[in-house]
Amino acid sequence: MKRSERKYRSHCPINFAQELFGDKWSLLIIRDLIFKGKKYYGEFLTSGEKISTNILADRLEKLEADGLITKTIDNKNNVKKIYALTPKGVDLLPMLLEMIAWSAKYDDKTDTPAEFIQKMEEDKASLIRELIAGL
Amino acid sequence: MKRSERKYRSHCPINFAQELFGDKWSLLIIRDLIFKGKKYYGEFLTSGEKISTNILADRLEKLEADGLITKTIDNKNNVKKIYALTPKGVDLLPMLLEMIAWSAKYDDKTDTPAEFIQKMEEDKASLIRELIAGL
DNA sequence: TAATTTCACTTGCATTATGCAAGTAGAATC
DNA sequence: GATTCTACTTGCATAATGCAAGTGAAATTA
Repeated sequence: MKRSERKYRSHCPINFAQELFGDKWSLLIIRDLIFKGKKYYGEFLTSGEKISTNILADRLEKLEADGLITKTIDNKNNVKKIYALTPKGVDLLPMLLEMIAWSAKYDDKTDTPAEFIQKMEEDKASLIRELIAGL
Repeated sequence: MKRSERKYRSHCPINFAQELFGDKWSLLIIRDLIFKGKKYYGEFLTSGEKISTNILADRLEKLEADGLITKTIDNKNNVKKIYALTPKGVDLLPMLLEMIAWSAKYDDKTDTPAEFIQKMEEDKASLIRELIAGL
């Protein structure tokens, strides 16, 4: 589906976001790209939540069609493809940080280290800059 | 399902959030509660995205089970139920604002008024305070 | 007081999405 | 020439969603 043809249920901003990544997998792929430095198809398959291969292929295609990620050929190995975030994808970082803060607060078994939350509270802007620099 | 019995695919904070409201409808209900002052079952049915009755009933139950909303009887009319956000639900506001800002930036047909984004950029904290005061 | 309306769901059934296991195609390596 | 690696695709079972209609209890109207 071409972007220009995409139809939305509404242009409410919450709905717009949910239509692009409001499923159980898309944001986990974004997470792997931003926070875990993953970039290959095979790497996304190894994440703890165990996405299945057909769903991964489908989501990568949708994320690319919606302009959140790009797919290019790896120079070092013509058989491998590199997935990377576009600026539109990177711009999800502030939202993701708030999501992380919320989950860390309400999930008593959260994986989020306390230092990360502390850093966010102390200076969110520089944390975002650091994370972007790491991409 | 009791909260204590709930099993998560992982305790990654992004995944935790997605398991609680990572579907096409849950956040729209939260939106209606926070931004549109809705509180009755019938009101949620009138939203532009046209949620169906069985899905609405299911999501209200799940959101209540996960501690994001409460369900009480309306004093003025014993036949009506009032749905309201818990503090845990209200705490989603910062994340929702970032989501709104992102969608407003990338959806050229966004419903979000420019003044809202401007207000957010100028003083996010007081915007959040105002919105909470309005609940 | 009997019938109608209001409200909050529930049910049945068709369609769509997801999950799992296995298979494939092309390039690189052995 | 055969095996391996990588990125998928396919088939099929199960689960989630969408749509229309129905239900039951309380309140309102006739």
